[in-house]
Amino acid sequence: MSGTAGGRRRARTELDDVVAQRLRGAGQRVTAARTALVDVLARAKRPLTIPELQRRSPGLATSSAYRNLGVLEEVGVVHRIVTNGDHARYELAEDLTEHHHHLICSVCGSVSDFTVAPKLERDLAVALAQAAHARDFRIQAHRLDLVGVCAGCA
Amino acid sequence: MSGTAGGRRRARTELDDVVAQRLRGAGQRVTAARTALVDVLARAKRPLTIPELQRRSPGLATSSAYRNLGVLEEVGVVHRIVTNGDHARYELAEDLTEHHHHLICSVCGSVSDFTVAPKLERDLAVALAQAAHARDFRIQAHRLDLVGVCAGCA
DNA sequence: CTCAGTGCAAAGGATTTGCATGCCG
DNA sequence: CGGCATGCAAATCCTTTGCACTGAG
Repeated sequence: MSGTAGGRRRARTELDDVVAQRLRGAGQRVTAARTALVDVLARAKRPLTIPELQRRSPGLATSSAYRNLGVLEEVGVVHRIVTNGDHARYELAEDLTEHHHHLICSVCGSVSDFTVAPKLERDLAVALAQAAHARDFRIQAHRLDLVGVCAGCA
Repeated sequence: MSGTAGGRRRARTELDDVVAQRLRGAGQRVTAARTALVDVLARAKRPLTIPELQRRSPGLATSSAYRNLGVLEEVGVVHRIVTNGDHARYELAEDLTEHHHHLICSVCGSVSDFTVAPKLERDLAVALAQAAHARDFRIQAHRLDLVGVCAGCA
């Protein structure tokens, strides 16, 4: 899964470039609203809800936010996370950032990112691949989240 | 098909006993509907949605289903899982069954259970504890899910 | 120029809540 | 018996959709 140079996040312009490429590749247009959403997500170091995204994207209608995030998800640029029955949260797709996991606060619902050692991640991948294979399940992704109480809510 | 992984589940009567204990301990009543819900969940080897639960619980009103599952969750008897924006799914709390993980089909939305080797599970717990500690995060539980396409949808 | 994207408002659908009645304790 | 659980129906809340208009290509 390399393909991108190890570890770091892409520069903003390069990111917009890749996003534009994926949008056009799927027959979708590159609009200001979409680029803005991607940039806001790239700037945030945590998944954001639609209200949060709107607060950081001046004059973006709710329906457009949902529609654009839907398109961006379809072309593999963003990923949608549903923790509770509340607002869903959005983050950039993993191949645009780096493989990471989530710390989910059960009190305030906030989500922050963290990573684990590469070796453990590899062992995990192997074990998961075996479990999946034994059940004729084709893996698309794995998700490892931690549920608990964040520092702010303790 | 979805083999119940490994070990065994508590006897039905013992389960009802523990559940009754937790309900009373929280000042909640033990009713037929609640016991029925728990028994249905214990019988199923995968998380069920409210409609599925109702189909297996004669004459249970939707609102009562939601309310009771809410209570059962508060008391630590059941656990709620939200995969999409669709119906949430419910399963017995982990300490009433055994630690396991989920195979989530991105096509039909079904969920089935699986487990990984104890050693890997331990290594994982250690790594997660470290990551959490570094961020002043108090762990309540961890969740390891696999997203992909199930045998039926391939 | 043309068709997709956008905003506004109304529709959808899962979950929640108010109220009158029945049952647990 | 008293209070909580239950059913039914109405209310909520997040998300989706219809429609007329603006802008990307």
